[in-house]
Amino acid sequence: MVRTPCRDENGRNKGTWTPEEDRKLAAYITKYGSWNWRQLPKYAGLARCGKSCRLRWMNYLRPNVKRGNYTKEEDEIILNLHAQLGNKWSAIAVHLPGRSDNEIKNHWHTSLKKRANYNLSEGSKKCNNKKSESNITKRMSSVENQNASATNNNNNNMHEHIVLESSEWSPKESSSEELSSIDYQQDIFHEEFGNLEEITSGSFWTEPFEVDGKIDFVAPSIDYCGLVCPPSPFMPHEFFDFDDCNNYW
DNA sequence: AAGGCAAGCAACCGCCTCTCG
DNA sequence: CCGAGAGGCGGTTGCTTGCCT
Repeated sequence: MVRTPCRDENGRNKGTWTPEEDRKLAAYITKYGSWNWRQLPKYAGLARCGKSCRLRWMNYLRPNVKRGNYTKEEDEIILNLHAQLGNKWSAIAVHLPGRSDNEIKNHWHTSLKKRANYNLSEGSKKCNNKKSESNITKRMSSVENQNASATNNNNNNMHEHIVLESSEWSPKESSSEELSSIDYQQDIFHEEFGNLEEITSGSFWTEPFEVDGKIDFVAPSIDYCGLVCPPSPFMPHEFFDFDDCNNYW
């Protein structure tokens, strides 16, 4: 199911992400956001290319990401949107909070494509049911509203706003499914990261970065939380409320 | 029990678009 | 306007797993 870890010609890791890599990436983005995907792995202490980091974050580590267990409703939305938009996975993903374009694409290829083909052939026998179509549209707009309110909530939290590009970070009170995804996210942080003390203490963030097999001594400064502050004009130290650091976790 | 095969899915690749100097 | 760099997207690959023979 997963690619085995290996290295490319530049010595960068490829294949499966290890729990350690996940931990580093999530900790870094949670703190600083994705200010520059290509530079990020260097400062996060990851021997990965930026694109790989982005993909991993967007599809797996991002908060509130839902995995598996597609509801009938979601399937219908995907089928309907695909009929309208074609293979515009990112556009379809906009209508399904918590689902990534990659996951939707996979789900389409593995199960919905067959259903779509079946429906197509069935459709030639029966006329389209406009009633059911309007039901789907209604459901879609309700999902979109949820999404929009989530986005509004995002604006109320600086950290959340930084971390997410277009997404559904803020916890929504909600269905058991959404709760389970939040649980999943918390699991990631608790199982992989432990508590803040564990992350920020010890040598984890103070060890010199090893990039492409070389130690990078121009590593950026360590912030009050023990994370590595990116040398970005967009991310000045004073941008963050470090006093709030522990509260955030 | 063992080998073959298909399904599922994480991740890679390469192209396109956007932004900025 | 143009070129370079970065982000985003869709197609594809390849590994694992589970089922079937």
